[in-house]
Amino acid sequence: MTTQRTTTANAARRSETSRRAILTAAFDLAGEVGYARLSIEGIAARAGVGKQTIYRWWPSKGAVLFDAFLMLSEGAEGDPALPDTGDLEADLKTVLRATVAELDDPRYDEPMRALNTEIAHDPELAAAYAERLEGPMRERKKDRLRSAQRAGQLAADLDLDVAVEMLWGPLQNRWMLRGGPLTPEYADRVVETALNGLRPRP
Amino acid sequence: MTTQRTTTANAARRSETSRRAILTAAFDLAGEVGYARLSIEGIAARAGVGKQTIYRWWPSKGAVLFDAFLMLSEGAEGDPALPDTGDLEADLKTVLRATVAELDDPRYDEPMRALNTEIAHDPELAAAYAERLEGPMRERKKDRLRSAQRAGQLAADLDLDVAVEMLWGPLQNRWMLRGGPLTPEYADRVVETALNGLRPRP
Amino acid sequence: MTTQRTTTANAARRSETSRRAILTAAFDLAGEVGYARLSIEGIAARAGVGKQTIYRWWPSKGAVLFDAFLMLSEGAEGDPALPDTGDLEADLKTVLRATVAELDDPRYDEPMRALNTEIAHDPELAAAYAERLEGPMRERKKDRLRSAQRAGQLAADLDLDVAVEMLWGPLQNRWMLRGGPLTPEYADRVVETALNGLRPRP
Amino acid sequence: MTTQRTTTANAARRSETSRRAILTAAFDLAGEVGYARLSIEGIAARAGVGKQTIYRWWPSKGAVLFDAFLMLSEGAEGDPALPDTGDLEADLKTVLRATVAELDDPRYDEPMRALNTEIAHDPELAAAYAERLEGPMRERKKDRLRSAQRAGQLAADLDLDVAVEMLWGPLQNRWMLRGGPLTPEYADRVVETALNGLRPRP
DNA sequence: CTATAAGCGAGACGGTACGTCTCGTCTTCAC
DNA sequence: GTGAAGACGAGACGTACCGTCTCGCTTATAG
Repeated sequence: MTTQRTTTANAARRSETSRRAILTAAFDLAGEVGYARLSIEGIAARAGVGKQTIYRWWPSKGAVLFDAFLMLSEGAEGDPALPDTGDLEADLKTVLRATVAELDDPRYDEPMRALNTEIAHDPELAAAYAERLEGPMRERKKDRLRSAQRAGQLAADLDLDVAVEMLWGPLQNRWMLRGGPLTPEYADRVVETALNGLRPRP
Repeated sequence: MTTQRTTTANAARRSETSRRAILTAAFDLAGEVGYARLSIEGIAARAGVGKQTIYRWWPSKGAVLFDAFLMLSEGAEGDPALPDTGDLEADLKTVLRATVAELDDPRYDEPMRALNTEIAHDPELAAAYAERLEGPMRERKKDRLRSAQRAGQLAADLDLDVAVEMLWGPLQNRWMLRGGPLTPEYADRVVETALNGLRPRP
Repeated sequence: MTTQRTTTANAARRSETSRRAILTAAFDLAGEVGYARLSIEGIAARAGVGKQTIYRWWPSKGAVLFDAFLMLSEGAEGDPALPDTGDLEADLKTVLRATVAELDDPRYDEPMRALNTEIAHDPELAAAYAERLEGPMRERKKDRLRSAQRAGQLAADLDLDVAVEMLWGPLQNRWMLRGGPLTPEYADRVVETALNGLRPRP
Repeated sequence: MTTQRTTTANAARRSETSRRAILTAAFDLAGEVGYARLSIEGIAARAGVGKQTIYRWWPSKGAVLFDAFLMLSEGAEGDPALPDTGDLEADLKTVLRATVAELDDPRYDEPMRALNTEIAHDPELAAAYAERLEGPMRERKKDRLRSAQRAGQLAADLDLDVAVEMLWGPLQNRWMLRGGPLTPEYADRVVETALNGLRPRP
């Protein structure tokens, strides 16, 4: 599953207990010691697991972290749709404010930085991320935009991918590079500016 | 200056030769071996310098890399203004296409990833980056937008920081996380969408 | 065994190949580069071994050197008795001349100086030396003296430890501190003087 | 003077204050931190002196230590003769007991170990030691023995150098290699055994 | 209902790099 | 023009992890 190598490893005999312990330890350690000090040795020790058990099933530290996020996201819910009250601007503000809150949460900040760092340096991992985590989330965002588009609230020829990136990109950037205060007000401002565009409206 | 620690180190006696050799080696190695294999030991060896000379003047690998970029940016020019032909959309497309080209340049891709990674995990470095590199660039971008704003081409109440982030954020994100193809066409699309906004124009 | 620390290190899994390579390298390097330039790093490199493998099993450079001598002494023989022809003076001269020759042998001189230096600065090592190397040798010397004592060739109330030290101490001292020429003739002179004493014999 | 290299250094301008500070610091540090941690760097810092001032005047750490002992021995007295009460045995016991006491003194133990170690590994230093420190002391010892020899208390054909080494060698050895308890009683035993010899006296 | 082969915890191994310390040389500046 | 101050290239220190490799133990089919 997920990111394991295609060895002869007999997945049937795999210990589910160890797998969960490893993923939990990886996520927790990323939060506690930060990306730089996150090590396979440390994960194995925390999980009470032999190092080989990690190396057997994951090709890299980043892959472990990725699976840790995957476990969390699957454990959560069935990828629910974004709110759709009919008021696009309000809905987007709600969602972006939630994004801001999550990025601000100390429990998620460091692990997410760690994952993003690994993705930035590992194209394979980036592909897996795009397919398994970012893709589904993006699809839900586009669903909401499509609904608005059908209602005539968005330009008919709008490229939804560009639209999504214009809404979430600024937040992601401020967060990752600490390029400025990441507040709910900022989220509101981004939504308003993106919807209206930079040009004056008549 | 820049990022050195405020120790008792006597900067007056500092070897400029070694400093330049270290920064050049750091930048080059980041490009050659990638972020993960970039080591102080390697930089020192490549620069023909003792490790202590690096540790004496920089607090971290990221600070060296930061100064390497700083040297490059200072060596370049006097921070020239963005093109201003009067046609905002065309000017922005020119500049964003240049940004795409730079991010695509293998000589800069890896070192910039390395620097961005360090920034993401080091708030002090992020502050220095914001002040010394990102700040001046952003100011030039805002200058161009302000000029357009005066000409009535941009909304009078536009938050220029949000505008800048809405234009460059999507590019930065696609690049860093490999979230999609980073093409000149994409740059154009971002400019158009940002200028017009997501909502239909009458 | 020998001088290893009493950590949780699992001696059962210890690599005998590495152990021998380390001890051989330590002894050889001590002879080649001298005590001052003998380094754990160098021993590890020469032995084709990771530094940690040395640090895991020995507490100090001196302990490695000690075990190197131990390996040699055990590899040699079963600690044979000193010659006993019935002529004590001749036998002692034979043995002390052999000692002189050994101390003069360039293959052993430097390593032995290195070991002696470590012993001089490390009481624990000194205790191990006294028990494992010096002790057995001294016992054989005392055996020979005891035999002579029984034959009435030595004073009945002689303190054998003092006797041994009076015979070998002068040699050891001349050698270690280069306090004078260390020749077979000197060995003879020491034996004669020790046997007869400083006082005139009637 | 003493052990300096034969450079063009202008000894006339030499700072006597610095010289004394360095020698004092060297001796004290040898006693405080032990031989292994004794460093030129540390001596310079303790003496409030630039490292170059040490390197300018002494060829090695051992040479500094040697001069420190030289300063002490010269500062002491005019190399007084050993006691000569007419009772050789009693006089020797007195002197050897004093030697034992000195070797036992924690103020001298470590510095002397350090000096002896340097001598053991540096033939030039050993020669200087033999000439400037050990030589004069040995001459006084031989003077006392010669006096006894003239009085018929020692064998007429006695080799005085061998005699000295047989008396002091065992002490030096026990001390340096911690080969056994170094007590006044031991000193007495050595004197008695050396005087009478190992063979039975009629 | 064994036996056998895999996964497992543990951890030793050859390595690389860390950040610190000291070496011995060289340069700058105050006296 | 000496001497303190200390930067420099060099390289060893002892530690932390890397990724690989056994070692016994357990466990879950497959004969």
